[in-house]
This record gives sequence, C-alpha cells and structure tokens, in this order.
Amino acid sequence: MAKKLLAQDFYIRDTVEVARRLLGQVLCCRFGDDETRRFRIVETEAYLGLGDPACHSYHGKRTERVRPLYLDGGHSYVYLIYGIYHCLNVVTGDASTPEAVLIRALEPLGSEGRHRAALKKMETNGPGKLCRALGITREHNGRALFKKSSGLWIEEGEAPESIVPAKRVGIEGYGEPCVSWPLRFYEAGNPYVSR
DNA sequence: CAATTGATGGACT
DNA sequence: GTCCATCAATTGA
Repeated sequence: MAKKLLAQDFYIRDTVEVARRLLGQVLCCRFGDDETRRFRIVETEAYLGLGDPACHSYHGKRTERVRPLYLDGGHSYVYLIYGIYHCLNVVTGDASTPEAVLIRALEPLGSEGRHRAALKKMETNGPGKLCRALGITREHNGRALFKKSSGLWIEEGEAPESIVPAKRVGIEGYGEPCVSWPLRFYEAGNPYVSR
C-alpha cells in the first residue's frame, strides 16, 4: 500500500480545481496507536474566501477560529458545528487566499493495523459523520496533509469517471447569488454521497 | 418535522 | 472582560 502522497503543490492552485481533483483521492488517518484508516473522497464543496458569503473568511474576516484558512494550501481546517459535530476542510491556495474545500463524504476503503475496524459499516456520508468515523476533532486543526507525520494525510487515488456539480448544502441563509453557485462536486452514482 | 448542542464572534460594558 | 444569538448537521418522531 505504498501509494504516493499528494504534494503540497497539489493544493496551491484554484480552489474549485482542487475541489474537483480531490474527488477519488484517498484520505488517510492514523487512528489510535497502531491503525491506519483509508477513505476515498467522493464529495466536496469549495469555499471561495473573500468573495464568498458562505465562507468563514468572507470579506477578509480574520478570527481565531479561521486562522488555518490563512495558511498555505495543504493544511487542514477543522471546526465544530452545532456544538457536536466536526467538519473537515482542506485549505487551498497560498496565504493570501483564505479558501478551502469542505470534505462532505467518503467511501470507506479499509483499515490496517492492530485494531482493524469494521469500516465498511461506518457512516461517512456527511461532513459530521465522516469526522466521527475518522476520529477527527479540533486536535487535527491546522495539520499538514502533505506529511504522513501529521497523522492525517492524502494519497493519490483514481479519479472518478464522472463528476456531478451541484449547489452547496446548508447555506440557504446566505441568500443569492452564492446559494446557487455550483461549488459542490460528487462522484456520479457513488452510494456514499450525502443525502 | 423539532430538538439537540456548545464554541464562536459580534455587541456591548 | 461578559453576554447572547447564531450555526457549512444529525437524530429520532
């Protein structure tokens, strides 16, 4: 399983491009002392920083929580939502573009290690659920996803045959025009895409 | 459909 | 510094 790690360059380019190309890549996570879990990314959403009302860094807003968005691409941005759930984002562009790609759904590939878990049963078809399955918390905020030593990294996978663009989810409150922007992408026909 | 949940950030003193 | 409305979701009827 010596797959190639995605280099930091991969993330330092147009956010929408990253959102599309992240589909099919393999998110890997150290779990506990001696287990690695692997998941195929099947659904993403792009958040376009300064000009995107639904983005935490809209209009250049810069607060403690949002700090990782201002890192160079390839870092993680994890935040807590509704007091219970975590959401995992991948920061894109360089430090001048506080943009990110939200990972919305994963397809469990399997688990290696002493504590091999029944991953296939795990629900990963939603941004909150997937973080629970990966054991992701704010501990994982600001990690470098292009280094295995982070405990959370992304390896090269196979691009999906067909990508479907769609409206983003859960941002109705921000009104038009951003509600209609086709910034959500998922693999056509994949059963693990969120509902 | 409504309840849940607590960190966050803006408004305020 | 404190207060409080807000929330990129999920669960259970």
